[in-house]
Amino acid sequence: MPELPEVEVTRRLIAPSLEGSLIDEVEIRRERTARRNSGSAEVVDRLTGRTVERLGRKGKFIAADLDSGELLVIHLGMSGRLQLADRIEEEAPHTNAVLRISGGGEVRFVDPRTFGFIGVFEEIPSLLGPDALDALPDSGGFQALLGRSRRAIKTVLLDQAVVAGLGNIYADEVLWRARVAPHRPSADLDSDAAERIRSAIRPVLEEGISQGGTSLGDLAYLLPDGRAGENLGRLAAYGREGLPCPRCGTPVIRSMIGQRSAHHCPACQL
DNA sequence: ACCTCCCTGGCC
DNA sequence: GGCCAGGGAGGT
Repeated sequence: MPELPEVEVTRRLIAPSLEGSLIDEVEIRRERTARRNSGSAEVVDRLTGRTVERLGRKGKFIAADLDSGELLVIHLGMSGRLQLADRIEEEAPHTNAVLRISGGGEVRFVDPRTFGFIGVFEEIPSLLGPDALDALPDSGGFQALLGRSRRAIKTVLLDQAVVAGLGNIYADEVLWRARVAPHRPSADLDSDAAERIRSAIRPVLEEGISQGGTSLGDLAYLLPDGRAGENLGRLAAYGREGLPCPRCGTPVIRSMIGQRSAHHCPACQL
């Protein structure tokens, strides 16, 4: 499921086609895809004829500056992906929106579970903390963030208003690398544990990016050119229930934290 | 700060 | 045929 690494890989791969390009036609095939605006007509209206200036990202949101001064915002939800294609190529099922670019190419928004959206806004329509990759606070600032909450540390890492970009896979991986158990209350962590978490975030995300993101088996996240990301084999904890911890060999266990699955090593994550 | 909901394909 | 996956918003 698209988290920061998958969104960043997607952004990098579609940027050459979109930056500086004119969006000359927009089709929203599924009304739900435009739900964050008043509807598809508004999105089509505010997007058609606009030029994309810079294609950025904050957390899991792709945000493109338009020549109108507005922002094109794309969120992949849990099953969304962007696909670069020629107009003659056959469309994948669940192609919920298409942005046609002057010159003949198009960006397709494929999203089977429809948790993603495309919209045009003044600002990103969500409260986001600092980006986990680009703007992680220093040690003191990070400790202060964690000290403010008594929720489980995993829940805090998933809270986009605290740090933007981590989802269920990479939160588990960060905590595994930091040797911290996911259910521990955030505010109970000592400064050493907080710093291990902080310093695990960047390498875990960068590893994911360098592998092209994590494609799972089912409704796979795929790169814009159709390839699968190869980070799955690098995961130490997520999805590895019953398999040996790569660090100590103890079987990884799966539990539920805040209605979400969590995977960790009961022996070396404390 | 917690719980429920949205939605669909894949799997048991 | 029913359950599960899960990002984020809304309600309590």
